[in-house]
Amino acid sequence: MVPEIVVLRWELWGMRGVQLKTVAPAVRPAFADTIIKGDCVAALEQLPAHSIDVVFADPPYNLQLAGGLTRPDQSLVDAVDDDWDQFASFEAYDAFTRAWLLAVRRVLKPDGSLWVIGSYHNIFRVGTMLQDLGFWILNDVVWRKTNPMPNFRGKRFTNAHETMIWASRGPQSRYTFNYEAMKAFNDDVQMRSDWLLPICTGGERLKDAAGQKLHPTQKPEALLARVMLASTKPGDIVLDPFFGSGTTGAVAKRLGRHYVGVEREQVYIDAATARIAAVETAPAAALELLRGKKAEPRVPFGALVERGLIQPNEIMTAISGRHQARVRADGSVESGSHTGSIHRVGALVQGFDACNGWTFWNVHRNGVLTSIDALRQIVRDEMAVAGG
Amino acid sequence: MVPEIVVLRWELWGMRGVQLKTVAPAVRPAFADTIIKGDCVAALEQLPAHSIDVVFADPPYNLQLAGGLTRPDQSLVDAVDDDWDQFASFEAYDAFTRAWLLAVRRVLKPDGSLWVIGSYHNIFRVGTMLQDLGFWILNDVVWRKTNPMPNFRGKRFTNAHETMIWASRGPQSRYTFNYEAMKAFNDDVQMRSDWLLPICTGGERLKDAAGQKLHPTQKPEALLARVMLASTKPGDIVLDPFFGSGTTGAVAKRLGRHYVGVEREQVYIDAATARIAAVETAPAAALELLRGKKAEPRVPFGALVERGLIQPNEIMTAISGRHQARVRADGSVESGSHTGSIHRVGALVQGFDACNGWTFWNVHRNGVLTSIDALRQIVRDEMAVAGG
DNA sequence: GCACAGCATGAATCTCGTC
DNA sequence: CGACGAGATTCATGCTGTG
Repeated sequence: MVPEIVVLRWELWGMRGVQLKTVAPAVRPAFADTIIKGDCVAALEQLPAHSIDVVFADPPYNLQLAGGLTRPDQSLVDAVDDDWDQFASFEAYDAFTRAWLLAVRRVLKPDGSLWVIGSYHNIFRVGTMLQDLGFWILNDVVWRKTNPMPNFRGKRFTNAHETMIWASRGPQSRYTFNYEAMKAFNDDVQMRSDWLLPICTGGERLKDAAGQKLHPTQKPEALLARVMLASTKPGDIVLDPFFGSGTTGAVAKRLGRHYVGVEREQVYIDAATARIAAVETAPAAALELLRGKKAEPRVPFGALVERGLIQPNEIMTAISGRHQARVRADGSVESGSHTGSIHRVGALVQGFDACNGWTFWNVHRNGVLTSIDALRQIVRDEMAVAGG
Repeated sequence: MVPEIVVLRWELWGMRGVQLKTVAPAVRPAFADTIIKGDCVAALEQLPAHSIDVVFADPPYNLQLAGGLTRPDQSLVDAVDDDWDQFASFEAYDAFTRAWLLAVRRVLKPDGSLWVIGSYHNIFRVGTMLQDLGFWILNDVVWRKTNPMPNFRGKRFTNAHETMIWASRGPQSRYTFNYEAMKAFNDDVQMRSDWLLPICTGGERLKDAAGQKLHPTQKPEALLARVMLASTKPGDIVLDPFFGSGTTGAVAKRLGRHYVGVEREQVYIDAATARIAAVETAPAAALELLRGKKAEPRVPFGALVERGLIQPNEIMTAISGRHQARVRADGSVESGSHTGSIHRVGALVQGFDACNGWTFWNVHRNGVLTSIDALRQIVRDEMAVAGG
């Protein structure tokens, strides 16, 4: 699935141009929305490099459960499970972690990101390995449980949280973060690194034929939903290398994302398949993400002058009233000896390195001091009606 | 050595009282309640082996900050750029961590325990090294900050917490944990692994002659108080190998514990000495008054969608029936061309500057128009236990 | 003296597209 | 790849100055 290069012809306010643009294929790859049976590292070799947008991983930390650990060279690790031989156990776990993280790193897109969830038993080793392999940690996010299991023996604090590490492929990656959507979600305050959510119980918890919980560590869908709403866009492909009961797949489908799962146990594959089949994708209108200004079409300041929303020679003022600037016909402005863009002059008159001229400068309209950003919004609204 | 009866007037974190108390003359080693000047590893060689009950360590975080960071108002953030936080590589940081942890391990009593605080920059490496050296992790405790610095560029989640690792010297250690005291402290429910506390500001924050913060990373006394009340007994000796502004010493003295500090900078030693001299030891009765107060938990609108109490694409209406809005999966809403949070869209459709979306919007439930504020109460009740 | 507005600041790995 | 320039972006709290 090679990105396609298309020729875009555009016309905007009487200006025309041609632009080359790469367009991701609308056709989803064959591996999308499938569960691959097998060991994590071996199964991931079936996927093409740089084909995954986001990874969510809930790796095992009990070495007995992990079983069959392999080193990066595929040789089997002789896992020691005696309590006294911690070093050998940790070494085995590190080899296992290194192997699956390398496999995941290969299939992750350069601008993709990765989530790993764990507890104090394993998360420190995972975090260290992530850093050693060149991943760039963006946040550690704490899932605070409303209803954790109490500490029955009264020997420690109630273990009431788990830790997720969110990392990009490297320091230069331009990962996805839906900042505006998260902020709206959180009543117009930035989303914090601590999330309060109940554990997975009740009807959401999958049961086996005997009525017992099917999977020991089934994660709540709300947790995965927040992960995907924060770090993916509709249509993205989310890989879960330890698929288990398929929470990642169910939430991906519900939110209009694609999933790829890797799972060794047929019983989990069967349960997850049935579970995902019963999920309906939310309507497209509900999946639109609130987008910030960065995602809106760029409107140059000159366009406002061109459209007559601001007159050549008109005086703009700062809110404080302390600064003024004169608009010139070409969209540049001058203030005393300073000339340049609205941003540059705004910075110069304040003695700053930078300034957002859109929010700094104002003009009088109907006797009211009006931000030029509000005038820009008029143009943007017109563009939206015209189909952007 | 007859026990003496004294009258104690106490004031502790805003509370006051008077108490009669018998004071038993304590035998303490010569190094108790002193600050050793020098490099951490070298200085610790002066202490006898197995002489310390609990260690609290706040090592350099290795922040790896690149350029400067400005707030939206263009003011410069005063970053931690001190020499002591600079390391050439992860390898160098690991070597440093290994060295001081080994030095600390030598002086720790067999049944002693150790706390280390850090952020995602370093805490994973510290945790891994602890495990590799044979320490036994008891809990990872999350310090949730009520007032963290925001993420100014909107590129990540607000980094709103730091992580403390609490570990015993080994799996067989019989460490101190004051379970009943912690439970009483926490209104008779088990103390959880997530603690909500403000950062150190205001009068508690030490200032230099110029009125600037003396130390870049001074920790709040309330944090240390909870650490010591949980894991030490009166008269215990607490070692802080990165003493800094001396919070550990001040709290140890206030709570009737002894401290040993190691610090390289004379300016910090002087400030900590003066600070600790001004501290009075509190009577036990004062400590019983320490209760975690629970604020009403904040429930963002997105959480209602996340929890399934409101469906994506569902229509909300104003009481008047004049306005409608559609809910999207990310917790944002849209009404015509208006998009944003419940509050913002509520304001926009009415032409107001502000609106409380919780009381403005309603949904139909069992044929009845129901305020979304009522749905919020359902979630709030579930969350009350977790302490906001 | 009090109320209120405005300012200052905190362990931070904090831009992106185009030429 | 680097340089350049447009332009996007903050929450809780405590202190200071003013009326």
